[in-house]
Amino acid sequence: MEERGKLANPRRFVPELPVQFDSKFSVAKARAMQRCLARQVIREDRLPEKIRFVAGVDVAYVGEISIGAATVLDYDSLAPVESQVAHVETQFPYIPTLLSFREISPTFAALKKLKTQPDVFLVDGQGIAHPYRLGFASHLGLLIDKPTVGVAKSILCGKAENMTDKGWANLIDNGEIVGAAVMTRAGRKPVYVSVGHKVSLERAIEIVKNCIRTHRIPEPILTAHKIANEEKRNTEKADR
DNA sequence: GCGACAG
DNA sequence: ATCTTGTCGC
Repeated sequence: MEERGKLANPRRFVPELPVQFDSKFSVAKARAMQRCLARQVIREDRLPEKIRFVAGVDVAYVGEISIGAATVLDYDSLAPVESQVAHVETQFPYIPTLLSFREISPTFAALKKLKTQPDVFLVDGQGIAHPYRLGFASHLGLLIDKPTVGVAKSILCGKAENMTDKGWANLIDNGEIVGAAVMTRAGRKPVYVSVGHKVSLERAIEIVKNCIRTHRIPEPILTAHKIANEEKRNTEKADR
């Protein structure tokens, strides 16, 4: 039987922090929660025309600890503005399609520490380019009620069409455009961009391109990744 | 039943 | 994601 514990009420309209991966956990309820939350995702622009601050988030792991990192950059100059990290006990394993349940808690903890209010958040992972249309970026967007963009290094579901001269191609899943493969650096593997929440795919692509500096990965996520790993090293050092 | 499968 | 050194290429 798959009906144990209370994961989340599928009719509830407010997204919750992830459940514990213990005896109360049920994949069936996690799925129900994803389907319900997916309906609340807004795939249109609900962000200022002029973006001032863009954030990047990432998570690193040290033993049983998850380290969430959040960085804020100036949108035009990509200059660093602020960074925060947070330690949280890892309470969920990595399960394909359920990534958000593992990373949303440490990420949220780091975001709560920010003094700056970002206009949009770039997330390492899929937005709606997910089998249930609720990747980590979308789940996080609903939780914080802010515009989020999913930027993944590889595909979870769907197939990318042929790259056009515009530097990007639609990512199709079940006949639906769920995202785009974007060539952020010539000759390199594309990045997979998808709507997280409160942003259109077109604007999401524009934002990701604006944030490219020297790497294939947009600067906010790259910076968050460095901050998370820096904190990871410090934690390992202090841990012995 | 057999793969595929974000980080 | 994480475990890990040097090494090939622009």
